[in-house]
Order: sequence, then structure tokens, then C-alpha cells
Amino acid sequence: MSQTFARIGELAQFVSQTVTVRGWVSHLRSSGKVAFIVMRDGSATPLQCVLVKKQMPEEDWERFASLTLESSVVVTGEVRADDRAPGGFELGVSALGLFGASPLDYPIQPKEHGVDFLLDNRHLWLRSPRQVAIARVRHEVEQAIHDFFYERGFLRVDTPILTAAIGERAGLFETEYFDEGTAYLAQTGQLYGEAAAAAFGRIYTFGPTFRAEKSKTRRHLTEFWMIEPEMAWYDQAMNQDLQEEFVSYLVQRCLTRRAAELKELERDTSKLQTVRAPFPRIPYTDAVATLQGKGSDIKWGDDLGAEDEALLVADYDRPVFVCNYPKEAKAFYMKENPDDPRTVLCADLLAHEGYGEIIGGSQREDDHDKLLARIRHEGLPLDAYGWYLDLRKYGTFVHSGFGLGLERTVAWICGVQHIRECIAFPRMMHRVRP
RNA sequence: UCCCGAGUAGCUCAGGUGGUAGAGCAGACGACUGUUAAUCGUCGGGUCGGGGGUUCAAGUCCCUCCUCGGGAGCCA
Repeated sequence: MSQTFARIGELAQFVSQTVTVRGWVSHLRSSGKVAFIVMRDGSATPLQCVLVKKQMPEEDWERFASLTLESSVVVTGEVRADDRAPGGFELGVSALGLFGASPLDYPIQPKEHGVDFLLDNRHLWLRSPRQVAIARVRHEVEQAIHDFFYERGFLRVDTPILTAAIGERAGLFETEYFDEGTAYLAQTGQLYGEAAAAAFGRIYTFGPTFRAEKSKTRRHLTEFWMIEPEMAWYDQAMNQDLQEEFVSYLVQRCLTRRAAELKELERDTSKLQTVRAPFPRIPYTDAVATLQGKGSDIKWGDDLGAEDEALLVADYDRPVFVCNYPKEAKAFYMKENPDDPRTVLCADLLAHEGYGEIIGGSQREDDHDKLLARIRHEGLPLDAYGWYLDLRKYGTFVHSGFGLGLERTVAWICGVQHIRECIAFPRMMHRVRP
């Protein structure tokens, strides 16, 4: 007789049939002659297995007593619908096999733990339902990003991680690069994205970036994933149109396809239902005036602090653009605002509910001489930017782009307090392992 | 780098004004035929982050160092 293997997520198709499920024990309960195994196999929901002493071989029944948390098991039984089971289906066990025993010292128990302890055990923490749910939302966001751009004719370009050029002034990780001197781990793919946009029109990058900043906040990682679209012939208004359409798409797609995971995470999805284009667009100068009215001591020319951001976003039910910052507060490659040369054509997109900046974007300076002046003004090494200036020398073009922080976006959609839970193995100032 | 906060059992924590440690969970054994982080009974479990000081006596007070967390700055 052949054996039918099934994953927990597929059990609805097997009601009244006998199947074999393989996975790991996440809870054990025993009540004399009836016992329960709650097991997990990576599906969205766990599976409750019901063992009744007189309905299974003596040997298998006794095997239950030796089971421990996180043992891997092979369970055969009849699939049946039952309201008392999480997920709506359970398995009436007729055979129980132990594949890999787990010693009694499994660190993560079904109770509260401290974050530091959990991060030390991240390789095991990943198995818990909450972490599985976050990982599945992250995957949905990633796939949605690819689908969104694929449907719109964008080309995905993978930019180098080892670079000589420096995109921004934030901290850099350095490494020896043969006889070429120092190379840096990429903190943005944007400059390469601009070159690619001149070749391919509309592109996006999707890759890891590295910041050696000694940041210790719930919004920062030293290694994080960033998505950086770059579009030829897009001005800043079109850039923002695309961003709000993009972010709305990601959120709505998670709402429809990852409802079970968001429920597991106890996310208040009413806060996400409202995320639909258009988003408010607040000029920086207006934002400063509003903030001053609310009691902030911000002055024109200052960048918005974290408190200012929260204050500004509090009035809205969806993400908010803050547009056209002072030139001195922003990166050298941003295009000067023709209506107010003190500012540049850019926007930060601030997620509501206090999740902060999830996108930074701008129209790029396309005037060769202005860009050159700006590089000199910032004191950046000119020889490293020769190829970047070539993009303005040989057929310059209007173009814009933005960078979306993947973990921040996932944290916001999931309603998770700290972005370190939104990547499988977070890299932070005090943590490189596991 | 700066400002707060925390280090006590495997884990989460409690330990007014100093008198050599306690709970819950986890674990072991037992009971229970539908449990949902099951429940009930019994038992085992500790260099109180390191060092120094005050004191008859320090988990507790003082100094110092270490580690970690949160926030600021920077940014996604």
C-alpha cells in the first residue's frame, strides 16, 4: 500500500483520507488515554494530532511518552475537520514515528523570552509561529515587488556589492581589494542604477546594502535589503506617483494573500486598508511651519528628527511624502529645485503609525557642471565619480528613482516593533552570529 | 559618541529602611479520555555580571569595569 505524504497547508484536500505528515513537535499535551501533538512543518498553521490509546498500536502510543519539544516526527492518520483544532483540521493518529529526537534542553519554551536570548538562538527562534508568519509576509512583499515591476516593463539589474565609488557619506565597511586599494561594501546601488537606466530605460535593483553606522535603534540594521528603481524620463512628480502606487500595491497584496499571517501577528489591518494612492505631499517648508505650530523647535534648514516625523504623520491614515528638502540636508546627486534653488527635488515617504521613513527618493541632477560643482563642494573624491559624470556627458537625461527599505516595509506591514525580526539573520552593531 | 535602563535558577522576573535567596514557566515522578502556552500533587535546581570598598554582616550602600537593551544622531 502506498503512503500519501501531505503538508499541513494542503490537508483540506485530504479530508477523510489517511495521510502521513512530517514535521516538528511544537507542543505536547497529555490527558491520560488521549494525547495531543501540535506539530509544525512550515505551513501557515500548525497541525493538531490526536492520539487515542486504544486506537493505535501500543508501541506507537508508548512512543508519545518519549517525545520532546522539537523532535521531528512522522505521523500517519485520518484527516478530519474539527472546530477545536487550530486551522480547522486535525489528524486522528494511527501511527507515530520518531525521526529525530530532541534533547530536553531545547532553549525556546512556549513562554515569554527576552530579545537578547532569542537573538542568541535565532537559528531556533525562526521555528516559532510568529517568526514563520513574518518570514511569509516578507516573502510575499518580495514576490510582489518583482511582480509589480515585471508587469510594468522594468528590468531587474543586480549591482555590485564590492565598490570603489561612494554613494553617501554614512559609515562604510572597508575591505582590501587585491592591488586596487580599499573597496567598500555597497551602501546603495543607485549610481549603478542610473547607468543602467540610461541603457535599459526603467530598472530596479534588489539587493543587500551595508551601513557601518553605530546605530542602535529599532529601525536600523547594519545589513539590510533595499529596492532601488531608477526611471529614465521620470520627473519627481512621476517618481512619487510610482511610489504611492507601488507601496499601495505591496500593502493590498499582503492584505489579500497573507491574511492568516497578519492575523497570527495580531496586526490591526484596518490601519492598512486605508493605504491607497494618492498619499499626502507636504513640502518641507510647510512641514517646518506645521511642526513649529505643534511646538517643535525645528528651524528651516534642519533635517526632520524622529520626533518631528512622528508628529507630522500623526494626523494621517496613510504614508506621507515630505518633499523638497534643503539642499544642504540631502545627497549631492539630487536635482536643484528650479522654483526654489535652496531646495532639491526629493521626497521621503514616511509610514504612518510611527514606522518612519520607508522610502527616500529624488530626481537626479542631470546637469554635468552643477553635479561636478556639487561633488567638489562635498569634498568627494572626483576620480571615483568619473564614470558617474559620464552619464551626464554622453546624452544626459531626466531621471528619477528611489530606495525602499525592505525590512522597514515588512515591519510596518506586520506591525512588528523592531526590524530585526523581519530578516532571518539580522546583522547589528553587536551581533554577527548566528 | 551622548542620554536613559537592565544584568539574581535553563527561561521570565520579585527581592521597602543591609541580617548569607523566592515565584511562575521549563525539567523529573505521579493523576486525569478533547486538550488549546491544559490542569492538579510531589521533587530537584543558584559563584545574585567582574573587581574593589564601607560594615560584625552586602543581591541590597559606594567606586570602578564589562556586557546588553532602548533612545538620539545618521539613514532605508
